[in-house]
Amino acid sequence: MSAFHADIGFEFGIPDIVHGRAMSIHAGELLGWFDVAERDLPWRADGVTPWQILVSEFMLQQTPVARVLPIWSDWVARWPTPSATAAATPAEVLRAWGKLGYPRRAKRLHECATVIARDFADVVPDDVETLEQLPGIGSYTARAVACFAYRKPVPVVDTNVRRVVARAVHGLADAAAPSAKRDHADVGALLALLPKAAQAARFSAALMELGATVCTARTPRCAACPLRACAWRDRGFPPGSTVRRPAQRYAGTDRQVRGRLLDVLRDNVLPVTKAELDVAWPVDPVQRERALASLLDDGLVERLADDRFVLPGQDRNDSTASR
DNA sequence: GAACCGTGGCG
DNA sequence: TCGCCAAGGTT
Repeated sequence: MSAFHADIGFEFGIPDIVHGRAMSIHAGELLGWFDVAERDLPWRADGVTPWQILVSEFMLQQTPVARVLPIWSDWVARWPTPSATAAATPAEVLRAWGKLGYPRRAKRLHECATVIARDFADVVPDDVETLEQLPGIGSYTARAVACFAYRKPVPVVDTNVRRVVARAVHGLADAAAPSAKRDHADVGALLALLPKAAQAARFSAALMELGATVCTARTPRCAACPLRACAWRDRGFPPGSTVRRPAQRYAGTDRQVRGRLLDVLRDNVLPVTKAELDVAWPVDPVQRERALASLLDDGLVERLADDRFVLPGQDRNDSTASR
């Protein structure tokens, strides 16, 4: 722990009913570690706006930091504000998103920009309640924006926080499956014990960072952990349940087919024919049609009057022929 | 609560 | 190799 934080006496604790003790996470230890171990991520730099932080949170949903870095930098340079984003077409947004995954996130980000530009004078709201009403923003993202963009002392519960609390506080290898009910309880417990000072927001960031870089899911680096107290270690690192949920396959799923179809549309500036889409998934026409129908339904693809296909809002004129 | 929604890297 | 996992949200 650094000298700067040595006098911080507050602790973050959650009553452990099962084991009849109240383990806690020492804020001073955690913050002292964060002072030296914090990653130098571009969306944490001075001068980054709340909107740009919001963009990073959209991109980081279910997506590793390393893959977000280059996309985010190009994105915020091109569209630095909500109104600039809203002025782009969905097609442009989907191309910039590229293969970051879950293209619905890109579409929701565009919708979110539109609402903020139109209804909030181009200013990202700073309170959780309002943020949660925006497209693509749920409990986590709302709290992350309030905390990281506006330094509000609100708990942020993500997969990292769930895992750190499960281990250090409850002595379990893994967190229970995410649930709105449990998360609400966690938020309540966190809020009651969150540091009240300006350090509160930083504490939330540090807790997430610990889960992301030290208390990781697969091979935790316990030797590098700053926490002196850990219920999981005290119990001898008991393994998690061997009964895992069914593996989330990808190969052969509708999601893969959707990905292939969107790939074709992203790569073609001109409208594509049905035949050009068909070759992207030739083996199973039934699945291909189902995937295409769902993309149309999601507003991620548009069918033109001549039965060719484009990304939504894409210029449908053949630029090679003024004819 | 469960299912669904992309993609790629790592152990 | 291949299952697991990554700063979730919506239906």
